Amino acid sequence: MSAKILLVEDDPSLGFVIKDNLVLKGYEVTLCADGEAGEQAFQQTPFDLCILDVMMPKQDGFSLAKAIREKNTHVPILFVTAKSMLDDKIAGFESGGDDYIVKPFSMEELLLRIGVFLRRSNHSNGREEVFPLGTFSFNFTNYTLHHATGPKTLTHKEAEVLKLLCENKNRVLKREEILKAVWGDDDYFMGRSMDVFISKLRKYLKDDPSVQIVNYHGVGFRLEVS
Amino acid sequence: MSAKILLVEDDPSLGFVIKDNLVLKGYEVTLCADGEAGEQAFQQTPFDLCILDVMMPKQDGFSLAKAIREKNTHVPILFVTAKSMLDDKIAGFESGGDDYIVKPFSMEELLLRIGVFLRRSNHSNGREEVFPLGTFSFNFTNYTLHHATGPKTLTHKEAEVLKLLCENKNRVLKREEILKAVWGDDDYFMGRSMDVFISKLRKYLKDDPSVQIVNYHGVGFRLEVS
DNA sequence: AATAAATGTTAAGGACTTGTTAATCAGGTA
DNA sequence: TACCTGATTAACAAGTCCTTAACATTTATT
Repeated sequence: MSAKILLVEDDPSLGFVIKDNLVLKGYEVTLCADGEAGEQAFQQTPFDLCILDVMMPKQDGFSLAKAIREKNTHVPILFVTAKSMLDDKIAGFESGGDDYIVKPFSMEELLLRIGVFLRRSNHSNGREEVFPLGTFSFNFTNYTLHHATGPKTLTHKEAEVLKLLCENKNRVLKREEILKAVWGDDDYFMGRSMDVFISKLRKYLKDDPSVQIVNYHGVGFRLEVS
Repeated sequence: MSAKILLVEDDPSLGFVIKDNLVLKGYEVTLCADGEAGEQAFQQTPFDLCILDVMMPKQDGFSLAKAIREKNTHVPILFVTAKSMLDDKIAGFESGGDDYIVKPFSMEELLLRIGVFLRRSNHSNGREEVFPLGTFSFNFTNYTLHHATGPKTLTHKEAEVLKLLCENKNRVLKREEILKAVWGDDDYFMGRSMDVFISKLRKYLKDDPSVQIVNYHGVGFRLEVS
């Protein structure tokens, strides 16, 4: 189940950009152009997180926050504020477990904050990525591969490769695809490096013969789970 | 465990009335007659809520609030103010987490505000923010780490980092996430600083091997409690 | 079958990250 | 001023992981 986010931003173009990015990441986003609309939206649906622009016509972000707090004391609020805003005023509002982010900010930065927030408030929204894998279970979030014989912690790259294979279970992945996705580029040595990783993963997975990483000569690999 | 309230009020009769009423409701109240005494009291004991009269001899409520904020950015402050007070000035200080109440007020009204405050500030029903941690118990509100071998008082940053780890127990926190959340930014030196803090926290927690801060090379840390 | 090319596997090398302690710096206080 | 506390920076030790190399094996092509 994806997290519901209320986004209140009066600048239409910025609002759409943010919304699109969040939707792309799997969040359910309601975009409102001003505080009043935001308040109304909040009355109707419960949200897991609110992102409020501080400076808006009609009703600013702080008053909206106050209105939201009257309905719900727990929902985390992330204020979007201009650089010129006084630290003092922000600090005051931040205290309730809320946070703020200063314009201009990168999407990456915003996503990071959202992640921390949602994980904190309600960890059903922490969205661990877990892949079943025969008698194994692969938790990408924690880089762990669980099995009856005990858990094994993978390295970053190992986990990246295995995740890609899991996402394309029973499909042939071209060598080039894996390299582009995990290494970012494709040359001879990276290819050899990848072969080393495939070898390692096979070793980790050897306890369940129904899980196989099969090579397609000259093409790539395929994770087969029978 | 009842909430501790610091009450600073220069009018003795009013002060006693309020105190008695609050004690009756089960709060632990420390009454001080002026700002200086209030500040001293705050240095010695951690409080969950401060009720400050704005107009006082020696040091007014605002300066006291400032002094308190320097020690503790979280504790909610409720200002008691006369009707004649300019809305403006109050609004400036009201900064978000805090609130004010106008003289004369009913006891009922005051109790209502206190209830709202305590519920909001520690988001578990007027309780302090306490995290169980194996045989340890970490009280973020007053920065203490309790253990059979005795309590240890943490510094501000130590507490912030440990809190973040607790909030994300058994989950990998990216270095970047911790840095953004606690340091506000992410560069090489802050990263090294964080490593120093992790090292310190591990030392504090070493008496219980079931509590571990585990490094995920190149990624971040995870607080594991088994 | 012979050869070339691709892949499998293991181990060593080196870049980089992290752990830890101590020195330094900043800022508040007596 | 000197002193204290806490955070940062420095310095070095230790550890981890990715790459590369080296060699074995398999597959494709002739």
